[in-house]
Amino acid sequence: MQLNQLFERASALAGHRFADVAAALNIPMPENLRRNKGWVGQLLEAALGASAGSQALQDFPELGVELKTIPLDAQGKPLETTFVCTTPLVDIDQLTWETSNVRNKLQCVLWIPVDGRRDVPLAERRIGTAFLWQPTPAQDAQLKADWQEHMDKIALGEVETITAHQGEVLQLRPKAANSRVLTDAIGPDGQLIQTLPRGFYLKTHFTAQIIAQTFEVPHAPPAR
DNA sequence: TCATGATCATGA
DNA sequence: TCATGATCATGA
Repeated sequence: MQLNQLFERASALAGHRFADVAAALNIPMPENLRRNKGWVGQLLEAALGASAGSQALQDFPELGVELKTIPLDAQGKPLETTFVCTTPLVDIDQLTWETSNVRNKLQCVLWIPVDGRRDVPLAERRIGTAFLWQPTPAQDAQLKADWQEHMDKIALGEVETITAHQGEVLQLRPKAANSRVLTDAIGPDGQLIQTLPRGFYLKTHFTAQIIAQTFEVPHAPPAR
């Protein structure tokens, strides 16, 4: 598949109800997302033929494109942060921003805004207008700075001091089935410790900015 | 009210 | 367990 073909397919989904897309693909539709949090993302993956499955790859490796749904409220603002990838906590000494999973995933993103309003039945919510995004040099620099700061702390054995408040645009938060899940990490004295698995997430003000810059229309000349 | 920390489903 | 797909729900 070519990039323009993928983009055309994604564009053609705009305005369609989740229920109709699911029916066309024979995918069962839950009442709500409470026990199916990833359902909309998986629906769109199926609709567009994403291939990577559960591998740590972009959704369309041959195109270098990552697919991300983003739930919006009635004002068109993101309702949730955007998960990027799990955070490596051991064997990180050779990692750089340039070779990081975060940069790899965010190099080119096919964003698909979706109606995230909880007061609208899932079946009636609609898909929005897809768009392709690549970080501007300024955005790339922000992401890199946050990534470097988080990874420096992790390398120093300070992962457990990191909260979601840290990072201008990229935050670190738990990414696990529940708060008892444990994985290896570097401890304060350089020893191996057990800690909650973490993931990288884009803060909503960052994705809101991406959406604003994408859909902002040139203003009309002043009336006179 | 809203973001943080907690949580849910599934496949390999 | 760890990767994918994320949203829920409560404390601040």
